Amino acid sequence: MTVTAYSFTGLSLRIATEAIAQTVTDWYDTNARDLPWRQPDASPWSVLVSEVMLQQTQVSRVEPAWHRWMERWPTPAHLAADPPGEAIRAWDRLGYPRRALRLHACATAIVERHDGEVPDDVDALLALPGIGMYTARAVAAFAFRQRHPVVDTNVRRVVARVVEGAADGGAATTPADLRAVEVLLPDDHEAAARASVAFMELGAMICTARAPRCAACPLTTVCAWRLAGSPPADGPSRRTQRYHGTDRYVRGLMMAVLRASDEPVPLGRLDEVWPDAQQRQRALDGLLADGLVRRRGAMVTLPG
DNA sequence: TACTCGTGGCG
DNA sequence: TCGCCAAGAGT
Repeated sequence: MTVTAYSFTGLSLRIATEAIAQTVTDWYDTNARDLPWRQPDASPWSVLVSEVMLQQTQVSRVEPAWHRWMERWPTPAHLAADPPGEAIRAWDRLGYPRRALRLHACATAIVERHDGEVPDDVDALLALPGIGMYTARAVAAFAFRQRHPVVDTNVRRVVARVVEGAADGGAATTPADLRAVEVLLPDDHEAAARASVAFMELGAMICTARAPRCAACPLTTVCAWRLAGSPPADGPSRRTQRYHGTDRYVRGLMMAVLRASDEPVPLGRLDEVWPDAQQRQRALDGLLADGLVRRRGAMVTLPG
């Protein structure tokens, strides 16, 4: 049975899509990873922190950092009471340290606007620093058990393959992606929240980008991409991202120096990280503009 | 829209 | 080995 085979009426399409969500949820119930932010007693704040850390960073690297973070800053008020530089330092090597700065600003905004409680509606979440279309819905669904399409790269890929028969999700088109996922969600809010995390888990563990484990997939007999013979992606391959030697790389070197020091660092220390003076200047200017670094005369520090 | 923004795991 | 990719957000 395929979705398309049932799509000659709206009613039967509805039945087929609900079967997909139920199948994936059943799979999730026995195959999901035991991640701490998925525990029933995980606080909304701890869920929010996990979602920000997981933006472009793998679970294996996030988990230890998340434990340390939650022990030190169990509520938004705890984080807001410390300087943003401490958040950047604790972020360690998770990457994209602007996320740490925004998470600190997010905690401050939660204290100021929401009396220290993580808001439970998508619009209020969207208004917080560092919380975008994905994270707002993820927090609403996973922390507050609401029914929202939660569309990350995993879900986009699963839907592209199972429903559309494509190898990948192609370019992100947020409104269309939200609609495509919305029709797959059960009406019940708790069931929808479970289906949302189940779709993500399937994309992360089975329906992966490079070597999908279709033999272990609960949707293998239904998947449009599989039934079409798993054709390769047709669009242009995405531009390859290099890293070593880029401005981003030099920024990373400078941030590592600052994280390692409890005291202001002489500018000369940053000159030692990379030979190209022009590139160093660009990197430092960028860090200053982002607010990740403060300059006081010939010294630089993390923001106090 | 397309680009920038870290760091590391993995096939 | 090395290029792809990773629970995106902001501009």
